[in-house]
Amino acid sequence: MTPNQLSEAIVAALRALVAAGSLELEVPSEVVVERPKNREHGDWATNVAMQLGAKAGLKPRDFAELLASELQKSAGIEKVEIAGPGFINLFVSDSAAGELAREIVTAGASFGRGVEYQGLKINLEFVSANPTGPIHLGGTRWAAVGDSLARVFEFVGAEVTREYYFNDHGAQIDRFARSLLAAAKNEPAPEDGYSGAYIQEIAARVLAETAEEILSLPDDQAQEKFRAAGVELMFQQIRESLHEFGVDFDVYFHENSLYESKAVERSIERLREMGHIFEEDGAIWLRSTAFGDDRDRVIIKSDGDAAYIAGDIAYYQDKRSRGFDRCIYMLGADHHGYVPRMMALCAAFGDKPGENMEILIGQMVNLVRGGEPVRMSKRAGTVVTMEDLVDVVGVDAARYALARSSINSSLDVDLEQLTKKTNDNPVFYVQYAHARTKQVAKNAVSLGVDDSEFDPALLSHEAEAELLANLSEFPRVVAQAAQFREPHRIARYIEVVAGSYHRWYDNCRVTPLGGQEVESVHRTRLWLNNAASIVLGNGLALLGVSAPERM
RNA sequence: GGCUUCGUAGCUCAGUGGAUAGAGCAACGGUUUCCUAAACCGUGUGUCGUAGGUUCGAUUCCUAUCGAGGCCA
Repeated sequence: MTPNQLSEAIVAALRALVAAGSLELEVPSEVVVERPKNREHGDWATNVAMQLGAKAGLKPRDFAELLASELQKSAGIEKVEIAGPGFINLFVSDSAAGELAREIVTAGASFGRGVEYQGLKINLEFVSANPTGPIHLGGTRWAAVGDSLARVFEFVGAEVTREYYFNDHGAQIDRFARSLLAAAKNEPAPEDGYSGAYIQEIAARVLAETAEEILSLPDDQAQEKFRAAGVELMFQQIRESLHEFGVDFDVYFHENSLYESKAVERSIERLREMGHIFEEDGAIWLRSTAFGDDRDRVIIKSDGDAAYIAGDIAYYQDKRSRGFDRCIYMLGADHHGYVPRMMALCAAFGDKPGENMEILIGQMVNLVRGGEPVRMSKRAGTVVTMEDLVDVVGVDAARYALARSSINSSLDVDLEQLTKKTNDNPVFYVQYAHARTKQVAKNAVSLGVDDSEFDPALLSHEAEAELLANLSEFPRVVAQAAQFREPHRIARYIEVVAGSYHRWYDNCRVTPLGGQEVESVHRTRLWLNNAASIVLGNGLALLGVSAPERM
């Protein structure tokens, strides 16, 4: 019995009451079924009587009485109680609750899958860090969260393209190229340029891997060589880091290609036809105020250079032309101010902001040392890259730590703490629970406990009821994680499952004690053990974290 | 000044229009002849930043305000 099934049973009971004429009501398609905090309040509880009582012209408790007597007839519901202002507390029979273990094992890796986003084509753009340096902690957070979100979307039926936008056009790239040139010539970095060991390395590699004597060229030509080769090397390094982090993008999109293909001109032309472009002071503008922006935006400056938004316009149009229903952008809080103009350009194309284009803003990652915030600065050598983090804590712990908090909160990362007390990390708690399920199953086989028998009524221990109830929530948690774009819900959920599994393990043996015979209860428990294994494994997979067989 | 995120236990953070608000860490104590002790059990702390409002019911929604971070001017 899952909460969804109970919700269906309640809806069916309401329909029956309406059909019988004892209730006048528009029956909703689903109702809230929750696990009460206090177990005396039943295995599950619903607040429908308080939600719908007034609509049906009844006092909540009277409504509850009526519904309760109808629910008594449902199979699997053992007892119905009415409490407080009109809560309906449901008690489920052990066999109906235990049946879930078989459902989960049968579904296997598919357990928890949904169809909510069936047929939806989603373009999920995340990280998109400039190729002027390695990926920092902030970008690493988006890599972990974004990839997990993509997995969640896929799990509920969506077709997801993971996309990375390389800003390889514009002033920042010019500064990067000048910095490489300066490094190659052993000159100090330009005032507004980039420094750091990676600049030296890349400059050295460009020199080593290029046949020509770049440094004997005039500066502007040499700088162009460094730009082309340096950006390419930076691309490679970023892709490699991401790959080692377990994140592989389907599309690495180069901003520069939008200019080379004249896509920028074409999209401006398109907007001009739609009447949203004007010229003033020698510049080309988008009339974004017509779509809720607080001022109009320059697309092409009076000197002929494109403003940053020019690429965004062409890029969005490109994504839509590739057939994506939803283009989701994950941006850092420092880009918050761009949201209105992005939404305006979406609307200018005649699309629906918030639907065809959706922007998720995530808060920053702070570096903390010994409880004190450390400002990340290249000069002070306190920049932490994705590679640094992985070196210190490993991919699993890094991804888990970054993906288990809401992106609405800024996140403090304390490297010393992560180094020193690796066991504090909840990822080990969850992984350990998973490894335990595997070892228990292995031992069961060698001791003659098999899955030839399944009698759900035997799963009657308190710890089994708790574990089953938690397992039953997985599909709903996945659906919510997708709906709210919050993959951290998966992490918090599997921590709860791991806890209830550990408690169950302590109380209920799958293999009999030495000398005792294998009984039905042992075989049945093997099903529950394997069900827990599946839910933990599926949850970890959605986070992109490995589910070890042993630890 | 405008926009925005956050404010919950000593620390790091979950959560929710419902019944007695949670977890991990940290502190103290306990559990192992037998499936993984990276586990389990027990002990305690909260004006859910503050003030109003909506509601049968608000920590959750709305408004104002204070504080912290971010972007913009």
